[in-house]
Amino acid sequence: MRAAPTILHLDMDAFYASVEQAAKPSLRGKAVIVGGLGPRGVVATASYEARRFGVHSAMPMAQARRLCPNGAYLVPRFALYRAVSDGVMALLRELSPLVEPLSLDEAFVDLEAGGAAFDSASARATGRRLRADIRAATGLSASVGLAGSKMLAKVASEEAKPDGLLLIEPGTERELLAPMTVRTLPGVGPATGEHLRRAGITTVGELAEAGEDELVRMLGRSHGVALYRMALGLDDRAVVAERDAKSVSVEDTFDVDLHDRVRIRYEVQRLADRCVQRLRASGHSGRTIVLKVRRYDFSTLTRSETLRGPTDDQAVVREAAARLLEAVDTTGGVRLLGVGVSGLADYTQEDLFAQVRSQEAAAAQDAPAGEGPQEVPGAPEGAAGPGEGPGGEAPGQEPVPLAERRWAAGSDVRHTVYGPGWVQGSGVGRVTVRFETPGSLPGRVRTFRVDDPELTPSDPLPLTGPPPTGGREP
DNA sequence: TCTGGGGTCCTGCCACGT
DNA sequence: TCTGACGTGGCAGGACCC
Repeated sequence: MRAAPTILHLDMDAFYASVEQAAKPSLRGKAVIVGGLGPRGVVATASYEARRFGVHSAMPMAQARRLCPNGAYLVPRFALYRAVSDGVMALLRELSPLVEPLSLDEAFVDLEAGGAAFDSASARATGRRLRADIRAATGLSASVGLAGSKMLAKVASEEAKPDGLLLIEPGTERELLAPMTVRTLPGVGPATGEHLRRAGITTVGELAEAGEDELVRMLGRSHGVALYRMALGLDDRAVVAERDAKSVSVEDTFDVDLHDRVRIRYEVQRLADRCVQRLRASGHSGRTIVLKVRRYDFSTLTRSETLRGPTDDQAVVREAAARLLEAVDTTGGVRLLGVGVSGLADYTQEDLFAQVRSQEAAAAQDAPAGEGPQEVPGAPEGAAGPGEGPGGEAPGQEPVPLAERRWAAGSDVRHTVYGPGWVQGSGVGRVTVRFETPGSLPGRVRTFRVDDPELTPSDPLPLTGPPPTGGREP
């Protein structure tokens, strides 16, 4: 095992909520909850102020609203979070070429590989400097864990949260881990945790005492061995900078269960198209098409089909997904549909039959309505709750008539007179906007008609930097 | 008004070829 | 010719993570 604690784990604190607080001065110090706002939404991130009310990630939004009725509820703005994340990852890459992003707000860095640290003192200094640099660049706080392995570095950053730094000195690992709950270890979720609890094992120390054979008997070879090693503080996984994607998928949960088979087929087609778009954008093709169905009772099933060669052909994926759907009983209703492609390759093995079918389908689409497989009844609009952008039009889509615009809570807007602001809420033909920017004082609130032509959706403003121009100071 | 979306990895089972 | 062992690939489900 590596002796020096030069693996760094970075964890941005309550990332989405913190970005929103940085972007919206009036929300600083307040309970902010980011997630899906539809009837079936869940919490993606809650600010620390909201966590004091018991709100946490993955909680149903309805429950969060009951616990914290006065919180600010916002839809996620991934483009903004990605931009902030890119800036943070760039700072990490200044430390080492070995940076392994885990998500938008988390990453491992091998400091030794970059010459950024070689012992405890230099690692600690690098960690401190990194936290300061992130704060200067983004205004956000981050927690840093330092240890001799990825697992321990992650445990350390978890312990350091929020806004802290913890270094685990080599030789102290087992002592530190022993009293911690088994859920501390990566790979122990609710099911394994409960399994272990029933066996009388609740702490990492008890896990280590149980011994490898017992854990393998309880949890299977792979999981048992891995868990036993982690309980001893052993983890020799390397920091890996580049990871190839293994699958691409899209899924939608519907606000109300779908019963109509025709509508279900139509939604599967839409999902197949979106999946292919994502697949192509990532420069991949794939061999295995997967259909996912979650039924009214939350039972989930998947059906998959493996093709002779990889494809990124929309018609081929559509057809495979439709075939798979035919084998699924949807009586009773479905709440979620998903389409995915796995077995990814960087190239496409030309599928001549698919091309022919594709051309036939295109020809059929040009034919008079009412014929052929493209017939789609009553094409429903935006019924799939998630992913709705701000009220305005997305690139490449038809402009939305003013009177039908929907203003998502938290989205950025600009008023020709009052300048930049964000949507605080909307309903009964009105939209309430707070006019403030990341660098301003908390701003004033004004209400407009939803079809006010002077109000338009806009891009997020940078969290730091010079104040924007245009618009009167509110 | 209960439970998102996008992933990864593992396990068990079955069919198939050798 | 039949049978069993074994490896492999496909498939489905489950657990977990952020």
